[in-house]
Amino acid sequence: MDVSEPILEEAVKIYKVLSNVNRIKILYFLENNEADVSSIVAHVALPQPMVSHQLAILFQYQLVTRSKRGKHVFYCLDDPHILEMVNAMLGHVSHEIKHEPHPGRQWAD
Amino acid sequence: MDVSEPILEEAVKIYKVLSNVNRIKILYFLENNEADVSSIVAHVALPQPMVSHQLAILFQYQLVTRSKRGKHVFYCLDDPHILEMVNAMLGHVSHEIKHEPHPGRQWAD
DNA sequence: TTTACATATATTATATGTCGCATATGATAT
DNA sequence: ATATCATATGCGACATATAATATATGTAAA
Repeated sequence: MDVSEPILEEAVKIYKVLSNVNRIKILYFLENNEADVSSIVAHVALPQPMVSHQLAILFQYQLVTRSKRGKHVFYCLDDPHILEMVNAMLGHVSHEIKHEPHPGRQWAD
Repeated sequence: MDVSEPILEEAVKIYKVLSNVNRIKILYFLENNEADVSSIVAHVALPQPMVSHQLAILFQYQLVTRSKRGKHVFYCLDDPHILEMVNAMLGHVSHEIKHEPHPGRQWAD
């Protein structure tokens, strides 16, 4: 696996993008539908400027594309592969979450 | 895919953990070796308190385990599956990175 | 050309994360 | 007991992220 510095840093940027519940919710909503901002707002139940802001970040990192039609801007998942990875993570976590957050003893030996 | 709120939040926490170059470097070093702090410090070339700090975070989120033997504390990857996901991300990025960061025009239509 | 609507941007406050340095703990050997 | 080595923790400066609110842009219709 290529772990050269620039690639690592780029990966880290994407992880930062994914480190936010609202953004992931938006990505998931876009999994099946292309959608305009209003319907995203309706779905994730967040203030519109917040949604626009998160969409701008998703766009900046090429996780979504957008196209303006009339008054509306439609956003679309640009990177199904990313969502597959998120799926893998969610699957992992839902298994992991059954184990206790951490055993009482600090030190194994 | 189960996208219940607690699971989503847990996934987001792990993404936060992965959002740091130093932590990923440490994880990769542990991919093959179990290692004590000193050798990790030697390998990633960071100040020891920084390494200990990042290790504490990795431990807190169960990405590594640790065991004290004598004066040394050995860390071990607890979650090879996570590293598979990181591999997938790195692979993704190294493809993606060939495309330009973003086309000039803001709006597709 | 005003008006209304959809979306984006700016502003501010607050929280969270990072990193370096100093210091504390804990174990071993002398 | 004390010195030494390995590791962890605490703290402060700084940067970055989040969230709420206000305001601006751009488009279309009246």
